[in-house]
Amino acid sequence: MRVVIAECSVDYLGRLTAHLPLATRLLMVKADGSVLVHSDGGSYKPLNWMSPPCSMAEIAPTEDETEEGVQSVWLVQHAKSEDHLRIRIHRVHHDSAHDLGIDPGLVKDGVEAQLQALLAEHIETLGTGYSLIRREYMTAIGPVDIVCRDATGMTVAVEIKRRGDIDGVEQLTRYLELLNRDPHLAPVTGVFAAQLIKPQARVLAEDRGIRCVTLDYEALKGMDDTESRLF
Amino acid sequence: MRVVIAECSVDYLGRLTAHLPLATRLLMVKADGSVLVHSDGGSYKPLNWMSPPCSMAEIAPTEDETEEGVQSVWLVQHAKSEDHLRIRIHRVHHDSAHDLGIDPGLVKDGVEAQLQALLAEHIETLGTGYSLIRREYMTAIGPVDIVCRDATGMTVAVEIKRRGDIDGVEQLTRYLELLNRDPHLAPVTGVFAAQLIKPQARVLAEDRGIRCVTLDYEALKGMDDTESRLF
DNA sequence: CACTTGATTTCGGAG
DNA sequence: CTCCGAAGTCAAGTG
Repeated sequence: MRVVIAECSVDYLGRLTAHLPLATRLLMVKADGSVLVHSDGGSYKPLNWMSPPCSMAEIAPTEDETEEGVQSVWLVQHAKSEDHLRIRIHRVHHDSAHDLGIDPGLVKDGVEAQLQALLAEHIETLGTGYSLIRREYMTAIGPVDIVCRDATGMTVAVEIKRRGDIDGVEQLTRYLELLNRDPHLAPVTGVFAAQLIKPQARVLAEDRGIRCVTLDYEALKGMDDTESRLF
Repeated sequence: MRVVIAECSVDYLGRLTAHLPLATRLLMVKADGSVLVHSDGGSYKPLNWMSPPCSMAEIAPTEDETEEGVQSVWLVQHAKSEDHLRIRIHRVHHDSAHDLGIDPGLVKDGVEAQLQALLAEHIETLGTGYSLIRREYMTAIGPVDIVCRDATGMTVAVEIKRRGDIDGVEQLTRYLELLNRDPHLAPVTGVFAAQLIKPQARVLAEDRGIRCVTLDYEALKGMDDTESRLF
């Protein structure tokens, strides 16, 4: 990886046209040729960039550019389209290269898939006497996260989200409508389970007779740990 | 902005739990306290990060951490939540700070402007025999994007949008009403051209006798490139 | 202010 | 391979 701090102006020509006036910025050139232009603020998103696959060439400035004080020009060309980035460098404050090697990558925890696995393992969290029928219960319109049975033997469809929003309720509603057409399953009730349920989603769900359950990821994981420690 | 290249491991605790094993990475500390952890690949998205508002503190490693070879620990705490990032630094390869100043920010050239230029250059996209009269045809209620003539000599007013919505149809309708009052131009027909036309807008437009044309930006640009290569 | 929508979205998984 | 949905999405516009 090459890291450059330089006074530069940037032009992007591709899906849109964008321009960055002359200012001091950080330029990051990654091993795959991709380039990131960062300012000293904002979010994690660069002001401008070129995604791989692409290649970077350092070319001589034109006469006009030289007159404007351009020292060097970086031309970053996308490999599979006409998209390109033209970085005009006026002054370099820092320039260094470093060998970082391949990154082992991020290990994520607590995403929807894990919530589903944990809830499936501890389905009694939804109430005493609940038993799991199936995870990822396939239907014509997609898989229902969890299908289980309550203490009375009634079928329950569970939709799991990290953040419970309106569209999650709509999704569960569609599943319920479909499942209730199946005489073997009907009547099927719904549970909307999420780490955080938005008030609007809760109102909509309860209005449709769907029970809302807030999932405590840490607690579920704790139950998991306790259980595994017993064996 | 501070730029550090270091062997480090990273743990994020917040909306989710994430871990980065020990490896050499670039750490960027921005003026607002936000921190970005980049590897030498991937896209513009960092492996891990903390968004502002947040604060960074360099603390002493615990005894256990020292034994594992941790030289220093960065604790990045989000100001408005419990989210935090813990960066354990094992070895520093590079560490430098730079004053970048406030960035003037990105100037985006609207896609609409480019679509207009491309369509004006390739007005025959609307049909055989079409010829351009004028771009940005001024009227009392604003400029009409494109005014042209079809094969039969009839005047055609074109409204161009990136996303064709109801209000774009309304706008074109107002122009058409005005232009049709001019005996030199009348009768004037309308074309609503957009990269994506919303169904509601299409229904409204066609109900008013306005033709809808979906613009293929890539194709138009391709025509442009082919043509310029011929000269 | 919250809500909605687009993004040079990116990223991952399933078919 | 493409298609589809989630994201610590972010960011801008709108009511």
